Amino acid sequence: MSDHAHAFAHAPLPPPANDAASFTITELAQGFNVTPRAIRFYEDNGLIAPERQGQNRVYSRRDRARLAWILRAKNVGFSLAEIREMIDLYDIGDGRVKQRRVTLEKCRNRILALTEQRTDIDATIAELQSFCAVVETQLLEGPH
Amino acid sequence: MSDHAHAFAHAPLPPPANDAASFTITELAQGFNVTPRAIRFYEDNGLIAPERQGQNRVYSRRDRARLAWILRAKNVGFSLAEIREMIDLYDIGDGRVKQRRVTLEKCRNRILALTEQRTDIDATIAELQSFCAVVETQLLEGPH
DNA sequence: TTGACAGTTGACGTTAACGTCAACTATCTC
DNA sequence: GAGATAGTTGACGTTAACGTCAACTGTCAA
Repeated sequence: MSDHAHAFAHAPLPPPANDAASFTITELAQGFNVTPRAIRFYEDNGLIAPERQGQNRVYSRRDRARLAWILRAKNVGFSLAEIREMIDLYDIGDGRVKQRRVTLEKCRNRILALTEQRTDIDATIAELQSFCAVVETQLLEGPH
Repeated sequence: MSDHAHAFAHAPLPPPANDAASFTITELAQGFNVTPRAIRFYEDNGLIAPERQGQNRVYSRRDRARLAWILRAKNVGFSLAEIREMIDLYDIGDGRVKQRRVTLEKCRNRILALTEQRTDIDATIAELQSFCAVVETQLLEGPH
C-alpha cells in the first residue's frame, strides 16, 4: 500500500497528555501529529482563531479541544468547508426559526450519512478480517 | 452546509435492483449515482476492466459488484491508489511468504485504522444528536 | 552582537479525483 | 442519408488540502 497509506494513517487522537494552559503551534502540531502549516491553514479557513502574543499564536485548551474536534471530523470524511459550516452551526443560538429548521435538517442528514458510513466500515472490516484469515492459513501451511 | 455537502452525500449503495447479465456504463453510473466519467477514470487507474463489444464497454455482474466494492471503500476513506493496492492484494494467491507477511500487516493496520474511524464516527454521531436535541427544544419553545 | 531557534507571512507548487469540452464513431430511426 | 442518441478517446481545467521555499521578525544564550 506504499506510502500513500500514510494519507490514511491519521492522528491517533487521544488529546495530548499535556495539561498546560496554553500551547505553541508546534506543541499542538506534534501532539496531534499534523504540521504547523496545516494548523495555520485551518486558521486561514476560519476553523480556529487562537490568541496572539505579538505575532505568535497562543492556543488555549479550548483551542486544543477544537483542533481535536476538527481532526476527528476530518477523519470521518468531512471537508474543511463542511467542518467550518458545522462550527458555524454550533455558534448560532440566535438564529431565526427557519434557520433552525434548516440546521436541524442538515444535522439529521449528516447523521444519516454517518450511519451509512458506519455500515460500510463494518462491512469493510469484516472483509479484511476474513481475508486476513486466509492469508494466515497460507502462512501456517508454510512456503510452497 | 451549501452544496459542498453533496460531496459527502455518497451513493446509497444497495446494488441496483437490476438483475440483467450485463450493463452499459450509463446504467451502472445511474445505478450507483456516479458519472460515467468517474467509472472510466477508475478503469484508467486499473480498478475495473470491463469487456468490450467493439469500442463500447460491457460490464458483467462481477464488474458491478466490484464497482460497489470500490465505492464502498471510497466512502470509507480509501484513496483510489489504496483501493487499487487492496485489489492487487486480493489477487495475490501465489506471493512468497515474506510478501504474505507484508500483506497481513497491511491488512491489520487497515483494520486498526478503520476501527479507530468507527470510534470517531460514533462520537460525531453522538455529538450531532445532542446538538439536534438542543435545536429541537429551541423550536418547541417557539420563535422569540 | 551574533548565531541559533521558533515562529510568521506570502507566493507558488503539487496531488487526487474527477469535470468539461472537442472531435469522432457506431446504431437506430425516420 | 440525416439526425438523434449513446458511446469513445484525448486534452485541458478545477478544487481541496496542504507542502515547500523564501524572506523576515523576535528571543534568548554565549
